[in-house]
Amino acid sequence: MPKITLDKTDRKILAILQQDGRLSNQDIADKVSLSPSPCLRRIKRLEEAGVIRQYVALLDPAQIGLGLLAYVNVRLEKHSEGGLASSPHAAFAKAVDGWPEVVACYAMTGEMDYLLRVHVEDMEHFSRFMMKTLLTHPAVADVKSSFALTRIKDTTALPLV
Amino acid sequence: MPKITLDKTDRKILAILQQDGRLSNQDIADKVSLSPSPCLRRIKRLEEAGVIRQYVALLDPAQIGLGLLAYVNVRLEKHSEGGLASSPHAAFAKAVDGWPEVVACYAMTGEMDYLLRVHVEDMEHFSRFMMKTLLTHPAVADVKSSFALTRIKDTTALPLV
DNA sequence: CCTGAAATAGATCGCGC
DNA sequence: GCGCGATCTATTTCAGG
Repeated sequence: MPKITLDKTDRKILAILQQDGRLSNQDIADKVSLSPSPCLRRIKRLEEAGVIRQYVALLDPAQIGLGLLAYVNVRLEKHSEGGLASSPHAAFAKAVDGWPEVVACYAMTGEMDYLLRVHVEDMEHFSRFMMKTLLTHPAVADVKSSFALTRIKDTTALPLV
Repeated sequence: MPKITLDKTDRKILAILQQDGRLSNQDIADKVSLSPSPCLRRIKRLEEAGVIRQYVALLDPAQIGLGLLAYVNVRLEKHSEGGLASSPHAAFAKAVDGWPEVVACYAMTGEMDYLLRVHVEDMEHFSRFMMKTLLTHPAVADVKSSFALTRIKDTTALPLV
């Protein structure tokens, strides 16, 4: 992934696309005071350099029946019984990938190893996910869950430095 | 926001748009075995009902110089000195909205009141954000920070129930 | 709720500046 | 790098089944 330098116009384009990924090239060109061709060239360059990773539609969790958002801290077993090759961390990462209710998972500093963001319908589904999936995984030693009460802010738009 | 029922085709369309929000209506129509007109009607309906909240471009944090991701737990002062009207929670929520490095903030169950997701350039910037912004806020009583070591998974695509 | 055709708008690329 | 203009492809609307 080649590194790239961004000028003011690039950053303006990125800010716009972070708010509305479906704007036409012409509209973007207008907003940054450029004609369509150079604007499109810049966008393509940003896509090819990987600055723009993906275009997506964001859904409303409530509207598709996902009424409960949980953050789950996970600590794994310390000892790697099968040596490094079959480390519990690699196995856990692979398992997480296959759990659709887990939308994000980061290895973290601190006393817990991982932080998971989990979307489910309700507490009953969460309970089932814990019992049948997370706590059943052999690498998991300990978990601590918190539940979202109110969304103050949640955006995919990164600050442009 | 009206509630809505989704059939199998709607869910298929949503799954597709969660992966690629820029697919042309024709391509989507092909994938769900529909002709362009009814496909477009369904998409419009999903947009108007608020199931699709927004289309956005996702950027690579590393490529725009954001090398550090932190999760910060925040606890606020208990006593509301100005009564309910000027509750520290309302003031804190408003402040959070104005901090661009905080991309997400939820009020949570448990001993900490809020969980913040914070993108910054490096530890120096994080330190500055803590000293000059977060810890300076009068409502903040206590904070605990953890830092992301590895991204195992991070997607905006919600599971379709 | 679908198909298909017609009108409108946008993306894309070569070339001159 | 930018902008113009020609071409091609997609979106959008509206007839009718």
